[in-house]
Amino acid sequence: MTINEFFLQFVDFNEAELAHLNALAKHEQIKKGEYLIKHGQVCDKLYFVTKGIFKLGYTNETGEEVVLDFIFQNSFAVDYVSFLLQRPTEMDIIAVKDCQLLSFERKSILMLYEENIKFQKMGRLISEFYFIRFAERIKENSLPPKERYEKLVSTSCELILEIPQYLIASYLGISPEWLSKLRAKK
Amino acid sequence: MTINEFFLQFVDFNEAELAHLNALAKHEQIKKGEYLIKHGQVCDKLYFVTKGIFKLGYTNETGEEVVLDFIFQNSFAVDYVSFLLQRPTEMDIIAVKDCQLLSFERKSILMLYEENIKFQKMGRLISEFYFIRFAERIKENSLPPKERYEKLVSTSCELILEIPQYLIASYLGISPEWLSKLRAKK
DNA sequence: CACTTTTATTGAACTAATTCAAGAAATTAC
DNA sequence: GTAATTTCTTGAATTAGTTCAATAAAAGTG
Repeated sequence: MTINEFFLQFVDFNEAELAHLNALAKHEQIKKGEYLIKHGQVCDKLYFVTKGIFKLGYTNETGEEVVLDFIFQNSFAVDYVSFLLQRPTEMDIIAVKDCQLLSFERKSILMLYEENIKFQKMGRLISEFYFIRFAERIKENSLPPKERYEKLVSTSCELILEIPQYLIASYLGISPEWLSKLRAKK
Repeated sequence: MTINEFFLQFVDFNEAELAHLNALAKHEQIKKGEYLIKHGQVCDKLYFVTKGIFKLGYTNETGEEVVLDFIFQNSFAVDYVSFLLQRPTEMDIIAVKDCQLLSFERKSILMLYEENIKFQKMGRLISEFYFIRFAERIKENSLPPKERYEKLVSTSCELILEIPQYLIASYLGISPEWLSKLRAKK
């Protein structure tokens, strides 16, 4: 999927509008293990992941990493709360594999919103997209770990298979050893 | 808190605008145990709870009730995903105590948005408010049950004390017996 | 390719949490 | 105010999940 195809899912942009969007995008690369976002910083860019996987999470008081989400290619990498409210994020976003990105400055996006109501609509639809995703996540969290695991594997992009099991265990809120045993029982 | 005070937290409305909002509100009452929203229906009203508590959740395949959220007075009762996208909700919203509400028709709200940019702004801010709440919820879900319980009690309105423990246990994803034992250890 | 490092599995001992059953406490109904 | 119902607690037996340690497997490096 190209980024244009991605945008066209939301709004019926014409070629000039797509060109305008593309002109704002800056290509970036980032290697496995590097930080895209570090807690404490304010998100002033919206990233579109064209290749790779990120993990979003935090480090708790006892020093262990808690993974809250995986971000696959063809979706946005951002702490949207921090981006919207321009307050420091509590999250880290770290590359799980080598990644390629398009970055959009927040200011450019805000200007787009003023310029053309179709961009405004895109912004709203992206917000709603995230909103729905969060609502689903809250529901999924109520399921037992085994079911959550099966749902995760069946509904995610195939790249899920390239994520180390111990990160998936963290996402599920169980120990890597237990995930290994759950997978064996089958 | 009155509903006007509530709205003024978000946008600096003048008296005429507040009067306009108030004119759209319809008073409703609902008794303990009754449904405000039933799964399968499309949310076409936004409710503001002026008194009481609701639970939001669903019934799983094994027939047990899963509570995903409590809705206290001075906040909105709605499945916002269903309301936004006009698709059937999977959730039930049920009164935990006798409740009083103000209801706003979705169509009236959409008309307000067109009429005056301040209402539009209110809509955006309410969405963002929910968004932030969901993001916090996802983070809280990653904490162990005991901490989640303590956080729930310390950050909720005092009405939390009037909710039966077995519903709180469901919200926390643990059995009522175990919650009872956790509370005893202290 | 051999070496190092990272990731995954397995088992044993332990802790967290559930289920079931019984009784106590609190609410509701008449 | 007493009976009926709902909610809460406690304990014993069981299951789910953790921790730690050891080993195996896989992936990255020169």
